[in-house]
This record gives sequence, C-alpha cells and structure tokens, in this order.
Amino acid sequence: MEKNEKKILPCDDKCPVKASLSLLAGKWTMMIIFQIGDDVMRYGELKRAIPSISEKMLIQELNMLVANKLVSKKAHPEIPPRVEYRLTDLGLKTIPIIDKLVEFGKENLVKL
Amino acid sequence: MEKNEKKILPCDDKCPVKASLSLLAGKWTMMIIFQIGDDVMRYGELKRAIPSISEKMLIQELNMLVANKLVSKKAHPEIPPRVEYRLTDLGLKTIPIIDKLVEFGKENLVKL
DNA sequence: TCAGGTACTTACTAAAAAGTTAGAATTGTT
DNA sequence: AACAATTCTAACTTTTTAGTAAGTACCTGA
Repeated sequence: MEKNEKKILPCDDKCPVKASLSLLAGKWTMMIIFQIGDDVMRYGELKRAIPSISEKMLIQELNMLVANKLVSKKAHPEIPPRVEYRLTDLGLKTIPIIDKLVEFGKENLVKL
Repeated sequence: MEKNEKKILPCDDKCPVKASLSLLAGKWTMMIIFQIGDDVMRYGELKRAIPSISEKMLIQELNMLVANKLVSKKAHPEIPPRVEYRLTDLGLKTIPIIDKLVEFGKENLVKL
C-alpha cells in the first residue's frame, strides 16, 4: 500500500459543488440574489440596480429562480402593475455564499 | 422625500460579485479549486477526481487559474513528467466560498 | 391623442463556452 | 518494435448562453 496513497473521491453527479452551481451559475443569478438580499424588490428596482442586464435576462432569471424556489413572486392586481420579488427561506440560505463572494471580491479584486 | 425611499446602489463594474465571478464562474473552476483544497495535486489526479471533465477543459482552466494567480504550478523535470498544482495564498482565500457552496448543496440539494 | 411608466413576451442573432478528436514528446516496459 | 504513462496542444464542431430589437397591455397625466 505504498503506492496510490492519496484517496481521491471523484466528483460525480452527487457533487455538492455541481449541484449548487446548477442553480446559481448563470451570469446574473447571484447578482440578482445579492440585490434582493433580505428586502423586497420590484422588477423595475432590480432593473435599475443592475443597469447592464437586459430585460430578457432579468425576467428569465427571475422566472428560473421562482421555478427553483429560491425566490417568491407576488403580483399586486393594480394598474400600473406592481410585482414584488423576495428570497424564500431556501433562497436566504444562499446568502452566505454570496457574502463570501463579496468579501473575496472586496478584499482582493476591487481596487479602491 | 416620501417617494423613492429605497436606496439602490447599482451594480456597476466595481461590483464585488461580478469581480469574483469573473475569476470563478466557469463550469469547472470551483470544482477544480474544491478538489485541490489545501493539498498538492497532479494533473492526472485532478483528471481522475473529476472524471467528466475533458483534458482540454482541465488544462485550460488550470492555465487560467495559474494566470490569475489562484493556483501555482510546479513542473518536476522528470520522465514521465510530474506537474503539481496547489492553491496560492490568494486561491486559498476562495475556499470559504466553496465551503458555503458545498454546505448549501449538501443541506438542500443533494439527496442522501 | 399621445407619450410615459409598468411588467413582461417573442423571435432572431451573436458570442461565449464547452466538447471531440487527434496528435506530440519523452522514456521505461514488454 | 510496439505500447503505455504522463502532460499537454491544436483544429474543429456543437451546445449553451446571452444580447438585440420589437411588440403587448393597461392606465395616467399633459
């Protein structure tokens, strides 16, 4: 048993990194979650908060997040329409990930 | 000042989320970092640890990580070649991100 | 009546990312 | 002499992702 000392546990389909990324890996996904945080945000507010996102990507990502139960949506029956998005309990559990991402970015990448 | 109560700080190019993702967002990037952890790993070990990655993507990502100073590379002048990869100090600082990703995946996504 | 704000939807295009396949260089082993 | 192991490299194709531009519907205020 001198050789092959290193135990490698291969990343298969049950890899938790892969599983988490399957929900969060989109170009805009984490930025949207970051912006919502523990607030309520309207579609238009998110649009202004992420100026470079296209409307298509914004609703597409929001719909995906709602479908995956990270975000909940409440449409108020008013004119003009008012639609509110907030993180679900599951979505709130992704906040620590984003926090660490922010911390890393601030401390190592974003020049002051 | 009754209207427009909510302060929105737009995500521009200095957004730390965006900055971090510019390094880490690739399909395989975080899985490679996860596998290296605080060990030393050879190219071939990584290949076996992530069986579904193609060789092209593996070296491409490793080169990218080396170029971005998250990973250091040491090639031993031997035959057959032995090349070792490990996380740099900067790379080690991404571990908390991956830890949270793993935690979220394990607790909420990966079925037992 | 006409632009403006709200929250989308749809069709099409372009760009980015990843996959496939083949091969190179070296030396030891059979 | 052929083959295996190791760490790549390069050309090409496919798939995935994102961007663009236009349009819908509703009501309000000018």
